[in-house]
Amino acid sequence: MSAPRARTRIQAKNSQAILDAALDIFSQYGFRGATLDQIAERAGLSKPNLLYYFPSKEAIYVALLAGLMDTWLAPLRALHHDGDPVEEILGYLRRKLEMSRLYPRESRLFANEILQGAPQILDQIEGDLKALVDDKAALIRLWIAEGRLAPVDPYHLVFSIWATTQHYADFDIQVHRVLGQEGDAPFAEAERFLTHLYRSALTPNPLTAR
Amino acid sequence: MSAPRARTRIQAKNSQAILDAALDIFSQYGFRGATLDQIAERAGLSKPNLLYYFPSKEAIYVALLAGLMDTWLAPLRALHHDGDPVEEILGYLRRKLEMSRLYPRESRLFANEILQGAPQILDQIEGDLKALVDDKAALIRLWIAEGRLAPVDPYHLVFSIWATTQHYADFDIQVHRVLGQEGDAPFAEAERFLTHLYRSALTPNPLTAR
DNA sequence: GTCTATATTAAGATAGAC
DNA sequence: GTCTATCTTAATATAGAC
Repeated sequence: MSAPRARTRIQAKNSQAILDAALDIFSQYGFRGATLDQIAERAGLSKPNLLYYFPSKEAIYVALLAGLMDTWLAPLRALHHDGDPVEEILGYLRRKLEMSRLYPRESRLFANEILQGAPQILDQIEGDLKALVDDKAALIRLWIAEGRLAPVDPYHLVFSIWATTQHYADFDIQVHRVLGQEGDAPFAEAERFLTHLYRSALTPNPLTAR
Repeated sequence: MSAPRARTRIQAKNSQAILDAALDIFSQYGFRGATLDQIAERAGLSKPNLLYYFPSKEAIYVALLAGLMDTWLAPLRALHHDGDPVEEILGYLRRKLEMSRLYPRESRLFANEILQGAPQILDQIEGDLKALVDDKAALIRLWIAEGRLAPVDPYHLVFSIWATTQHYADFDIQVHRVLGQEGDAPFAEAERFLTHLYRSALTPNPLTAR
């Protein structure tokens, strides 16, 4: 996500234009399906000029992925022990949904990378990502043990939040066509539905749930 | 999904081998990222021989997609008015999850096609798929009006079922690495979690819900 | 920093022998 | 039906002038 060695203003500008164009293309076609021609054209540069800023196609792709995981996990990192557990998780849900709304290309880039076998980020999945999920799963189990959260599998809870929120970025074409809506309209409805879904399932005592 | 003009036994066998190999490759890399070399090698045929059975790369891809939509929508088609609404939807959920378990490649093929802008299946999404979802959404609204289902947005309910179930096929690498599990182990847990999730949210009267 | 020209390899597809 | 050889185009990448 960060442009390399952007010493001068023109370097920063062009590197950024390349990364922005590359995000468009890689997120749609994946690493192998994308071409430098497409990226160069989208960036408004010639192909050799593009390769003046990055040594190779893979270097552009790696640069995009470099910052992605941290950004992507920020909403989960912000899940804290303080506050009401149900509201904490609903807050996480909203932050993740907001990521899909604001950064759909990053979501699709991630989806494409996973679909292709995660060749570039498998280490981070087994490392940082797993460690973070393990950590938050322990917190969720604590909340459950305290009786402040309904007893659910914390890992599958997280998976389901990933799935439902990223769906609105990754499958946006399908969502828009089925609903007959355009733009961000689905997100407001999605937030209402998902809030109900998780509040119902996570509120500990059904007899006092509303 | 069906092999074209399989008159003789050897034609049927080779066409099937090609489609099976193509499903492996296309589902991982998408249409553009896949190569005929890969498919031919996986199928155990030479590249020209492969093109004896199918006229082009696109023809193989289209053949794979041809039957996919029907298969993919079968679980939703089987959602009927009879029986308890909550259990009907949970049944749909289980069928869809079973599709992810048994046909993960088909799920990823679909995901790749959507990510790339659905060039081949946009018509079916706006046609058959939208019509079916509209139809089932009406049924769900009827159940809600009858007070037999909690008031939820039927479209986003369907989206969330798609998202949560397909996640276990499309992101299986991530699921397996985070859980430290292999094979079908995650599916049993996922079914338990998702059943709780949707039963909680869909059961109409919270005061009698368990 | 940017361009034209080009080297090199990969990929889709075809020709024609067997 | 299957093979080797090959055509053609596209794609990554580099050379070298400006």
